[in-house]
Amino acid sequence: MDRRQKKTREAIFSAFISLLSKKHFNQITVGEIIDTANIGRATFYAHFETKDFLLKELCEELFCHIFDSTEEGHEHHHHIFDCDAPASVILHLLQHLQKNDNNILELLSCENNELFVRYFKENLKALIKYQLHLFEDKKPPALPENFWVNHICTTFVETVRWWLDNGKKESPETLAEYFILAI
Amino acid sequence: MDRRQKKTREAIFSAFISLLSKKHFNQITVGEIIDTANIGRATFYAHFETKDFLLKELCEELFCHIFDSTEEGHEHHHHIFDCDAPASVILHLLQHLQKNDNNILELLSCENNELFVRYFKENLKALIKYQLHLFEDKKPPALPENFWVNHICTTFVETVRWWLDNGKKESPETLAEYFILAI
DNA sequence: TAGTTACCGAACTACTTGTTCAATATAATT
DNA sequence: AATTATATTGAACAAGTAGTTCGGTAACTA
Repeated sequence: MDRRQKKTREAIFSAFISLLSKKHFNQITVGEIIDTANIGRATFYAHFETKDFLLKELCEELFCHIFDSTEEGHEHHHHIFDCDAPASVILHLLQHLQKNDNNILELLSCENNELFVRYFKENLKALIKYQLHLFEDKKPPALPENFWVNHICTTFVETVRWWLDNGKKESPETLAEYFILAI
Repeated sequence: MDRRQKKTREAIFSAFISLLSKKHFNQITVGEIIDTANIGRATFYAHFETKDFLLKELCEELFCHIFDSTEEGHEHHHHIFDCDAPASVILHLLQHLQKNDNNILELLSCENNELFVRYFKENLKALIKYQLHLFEDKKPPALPENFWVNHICTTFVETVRWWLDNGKKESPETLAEYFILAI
């Protein structure tokens, strides 16, 4: 990709993330993004059809990054954790979130768009399905599998939200424990 | 309240609900609400400051209705249920939701505003806190209470969402059972 | 160096929001 | 029934935003 394109694209993402951490998605105008990113109006529209597409592509990039590195990290770090414990994957994910690359945490907070949470859940669901055997011993037999997968994902996301809303006081280890106790 | 005001207010709510069931909150314009409700532009703004306030008041009205009647219903119908079982209150709530007054279910679906879900959760949280003793035997002692309350609320809301997304096939009784098994 | 591609920014159309106001219709009061 | 108060109406308005167009400039590529 052309260096100019990459530069512009990153400037837009960066401006957008910065604005998202300050105000709600709906209240952000294209004009603000343009000013913050220091680019021309036509340039923005050359990159993204609308503000919604910008959000969509941002989500894809961020989640691709965090979930890819979770997969990968799991391969590399599995000597630290017990691979048969559900806490392993979860803890890894929480540690990633704590690093808070690209302010992903702010984006997940309830002040921001539910679209973001939806993307997160979709990615998480794929991961959980893949690792479902780790949670098997916790599953009440009467529950349908897709209910169960949905419940695990949802509980994870809401655990993170609770953590954020309460000032991120707990360590990833404590949080992972809460999560495991809850499901 | 003046008969004309009431009529207008209800026409607006009705139009708004109808539109919400078709498209996302953000994509609904005041103009559409006006046209659907068959009222004058100035009239709309005489009733609601903005579209956001309209949503807020709609939420308040709907949830006030459903949660009040849950409290009340619980008093009247407690001869049917075992009052010490968590399923009692939950089942009652689910039965109310199934009646789907005012299309409350569509409004809770993920296509629609997260603000709506937030309102729902707030009301639910108050109810759960009040009935917390019903869930005491399920609570892992290590979990903080506010985490626990949040988890119960969230699980309820997401159970309903799962039900909606999967075509509302299960009876309220089955769903209540899933809920109890999950938490 | 020549040719391609991206960026710029001003100007423009179209749409939405929220306000104002004078005319009209409906409800409440006596 | 007549009077007074209040709600509704719809058109017109200003302000803001979205998304497009286009001629000119800067940066990359072969």
